[in-house]
Amino acid sequence: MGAADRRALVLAAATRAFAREGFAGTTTDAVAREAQVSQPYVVRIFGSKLDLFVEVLTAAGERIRAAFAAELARVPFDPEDQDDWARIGGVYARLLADRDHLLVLMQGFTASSVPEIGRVSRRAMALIHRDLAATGADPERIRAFIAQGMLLNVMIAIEAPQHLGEDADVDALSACAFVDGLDPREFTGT
Amino acid sequence: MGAADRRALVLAAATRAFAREGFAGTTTDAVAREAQVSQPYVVRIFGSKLDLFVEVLTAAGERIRAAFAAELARVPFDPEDQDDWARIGGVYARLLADRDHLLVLMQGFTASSVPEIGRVSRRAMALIHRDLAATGADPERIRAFIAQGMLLNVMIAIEAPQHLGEDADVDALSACAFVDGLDPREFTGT
DNA sequence: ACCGTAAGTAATGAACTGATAACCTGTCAA
DNA sequence: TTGACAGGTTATCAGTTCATTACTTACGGT
Repeated sequence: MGAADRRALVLAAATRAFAREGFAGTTTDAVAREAQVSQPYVVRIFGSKLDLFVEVLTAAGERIRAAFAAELARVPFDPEDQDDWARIGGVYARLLADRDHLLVLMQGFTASSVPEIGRVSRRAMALIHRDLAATGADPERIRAFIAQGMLLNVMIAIEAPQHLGEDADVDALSACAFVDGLDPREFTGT
Repeated sequence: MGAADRRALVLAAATRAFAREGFAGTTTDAVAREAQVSQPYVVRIFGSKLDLFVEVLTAAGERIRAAFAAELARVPFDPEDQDDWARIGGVYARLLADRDHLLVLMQGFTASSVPEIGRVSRRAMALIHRDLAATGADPERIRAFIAQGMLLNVMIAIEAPQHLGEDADVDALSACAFVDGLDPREFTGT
């Protein structure tokens, strides 16, 4: 296997590991085991754990942004059209389905006291917002859309879909948060 | 000083430390230094770092819930009245001003792969939602309100207010996210 | 004066973690 | 054949971190 392929494999493994345990909570050894390579090799490829996390976070942000951008570009987007907003919401639903990128973004947010991570987190959110704003849509509409996305991120992070039926109050919250035809059971991330 | 007072002091110090660096990223020694006690004493009071975090997280969740509950109880809340919703939004603004409890909540979310932490995170969100739902308000309205709260949490976490003027795209996002008369400059948390 | 207890600290250790250094191994061109 | 290089691994280490144990100190009651 070429070094580039192996690098991509380790990056994918790191995404899964960081999504679960966060920057501080993930060891380079955990990433190595997930990727089935040795721990020193992980460090060697990316320089340091921080460098690796920054790369994972940047890629996650870019992937999410690109998913929106692709849908916005696919057919003309009419900010006044309710159906068009539903389309974009559908993009988010599909992103939720492979939760890792969104969870990595969340992990980036809460690790933002590390300056380098904070910078990347802010940039990622800013770029997503910029693409939406470029449609000329009502800022209030954009705000509500992003806010709903952040709520869904939180619901995924706290593993609400995996714990349905355990607590009536959590179920009620889930019913409230997963709207627009979203079924929380689709996001158990087995 | 009595043990109870010292305990409260350490709890407050732990709240600050965990808010910044999260569960995995905060050492018991960092908490001890923040509280100006010895590291073993922190462990002795709370049993373990996890027990300490759970207590901090529980207290943060309860404090946020209580803040809403107090305002909801203060005068009759009319779910149809725009001004009443603005009042509750004002509660959130005041919570944002001392960011630590909200940040601890966020840290709880992203540390939810630890079962004990996940349980407390879900419970905290569920209780906040329950109190809002008990007003009989439109679920859609409640969802939008909580979602906006999560967005603001994220904006605080990524330190957007502290980095105004550095990146036009981040500024645009801040302008979009901080609405209803909120001034991001109030939340720099100096 | 003296003892018991509450409220701590100092000393220490075992395990973990990120990073470095040194080494191995298959492949391919000359 | 051999040399060189890409693509890894094993061995190792210095620093950190949670937790335990043993010790100290202040103080109120008798």
